Amino acid sequence: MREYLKNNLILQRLTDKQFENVLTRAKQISLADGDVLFQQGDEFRRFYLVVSGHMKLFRLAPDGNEKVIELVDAGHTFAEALMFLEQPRYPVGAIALGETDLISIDARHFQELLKSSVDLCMALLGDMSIRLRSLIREIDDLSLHSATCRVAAFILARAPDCRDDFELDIPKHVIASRISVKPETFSRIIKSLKSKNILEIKGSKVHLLDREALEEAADVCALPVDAS
Amino acid sequence: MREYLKNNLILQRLTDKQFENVLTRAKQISLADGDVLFQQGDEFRRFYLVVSGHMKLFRLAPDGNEKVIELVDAGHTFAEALMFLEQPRYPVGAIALGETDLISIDARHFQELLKSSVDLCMALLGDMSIRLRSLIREIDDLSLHSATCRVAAFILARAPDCRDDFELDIPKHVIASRISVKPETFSRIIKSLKSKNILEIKGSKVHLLDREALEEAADVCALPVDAS
DNA sequence: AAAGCGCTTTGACCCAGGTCAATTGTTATA
DNA sequence: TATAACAATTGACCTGGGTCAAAGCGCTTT
Repeated sequence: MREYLKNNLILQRLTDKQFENVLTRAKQISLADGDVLFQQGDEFRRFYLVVSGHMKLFRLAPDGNEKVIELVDAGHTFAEALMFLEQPRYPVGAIALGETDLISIDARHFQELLKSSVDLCMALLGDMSIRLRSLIREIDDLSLHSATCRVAAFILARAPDCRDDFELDIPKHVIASRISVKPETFSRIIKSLKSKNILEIKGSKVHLLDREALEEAADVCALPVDAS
Repeated sequence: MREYLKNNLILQRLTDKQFENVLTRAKQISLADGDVLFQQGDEFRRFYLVVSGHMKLFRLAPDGNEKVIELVDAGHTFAEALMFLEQPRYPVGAIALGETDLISIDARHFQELLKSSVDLCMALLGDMSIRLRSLIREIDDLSLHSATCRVAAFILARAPDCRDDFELDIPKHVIASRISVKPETFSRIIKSLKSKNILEIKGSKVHLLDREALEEAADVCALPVDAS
């Protein structure tokens, strides 16, 4: 646990003493697939670091529809931005995708620490502004780009740099929701990409046939990198 | 100028000495309607406070389509989140809507100040987490709600608490883009709301006929307040 | 190996909202 | 007061992607 915490970009800014201090109040949590960590609207008291597995953060519409806002992978924290709100409640629900280990950190306690370290504040600020930017990108994506673009971009983002074969370790319907598309549509887009000899997906195995074409499909509507 | 700065929720956390310090490097800027402050992709050096008027922040798709990300009203700052990125460029473009006065603040300089005040950091952190939340809401809106809902919600958000008549001081096509709808569609939605005796819009004058119905139209897909 | 369950895929159909083009305000400049 | 330039509205039409329903395909369980 100690090592995991040390790897996180925010937590590693802590002095040893501060760090030990955090540890005294941190809890380890193990979740099974589908376990609910908290629900949208629950009162906020703790934030979390993903040690292994994935967490799914989502919003629920009254009609029961859900939209995945973020998939949090190992090494990342989530919900810490709520520390600075008046009487915060979680704006999303969180459930585990597969076996997932977390460390939970007491918010109030951590906040005290923050007050004693500008450096730590700056780290957090940096982290939040990155998140802010990626949300802007997301809005941009949703309103300016087609479903096909989003699928292509998502696959590319998950593809390791120089490998054309890899695994999608997340169920397809979750991916679909992540990029705001219905599972049926997702399936159809994949099919159409296959018919163009761009990629193949069997089960969870992805095989890129024409990376360039895929990049183009994502690009058609994406913004120049230097401007985004 | 001094008073305006003092009204801003971030700036008011500064000690008098810090404040004077900021002033020495701040510039006043006056823009006419349509003036460009910066373009998407420009190098970031300063952030801004709106003193009067409105700024439009938008993203551009390669096909020339634009999507308004945010409308910044008087009293609010924008682009300050970029201070914490590595070699930041503006992720959006900014142009003035109508005559607009701004104060521009040197980022590097302000950052030095931040390092000397945890309190100020906390204020910024709070501000950013609010922004973060509102972006999440926005994504939620885009992917879970219909255009009609968004129109209704927008109008309501602009309506003063207990008044049924007020002005839309922003051109309709800008509003349309803000809520990711084409001007034609916006116009049609308004027409349909009028035919249901919910509201009337003449020029820039809005007249609410049935506030409750409008709230319901926005609600159909909106989340319970306490959970958002 | 059969049965059951939850994904994923496929087909048929539909509709909200986009596109295009023409018309009608509305300022603003001369 | 004409006229140009742009904003807003309207109509006709089209299409991306959603919905619904029915298979197909792995899985785990017995």
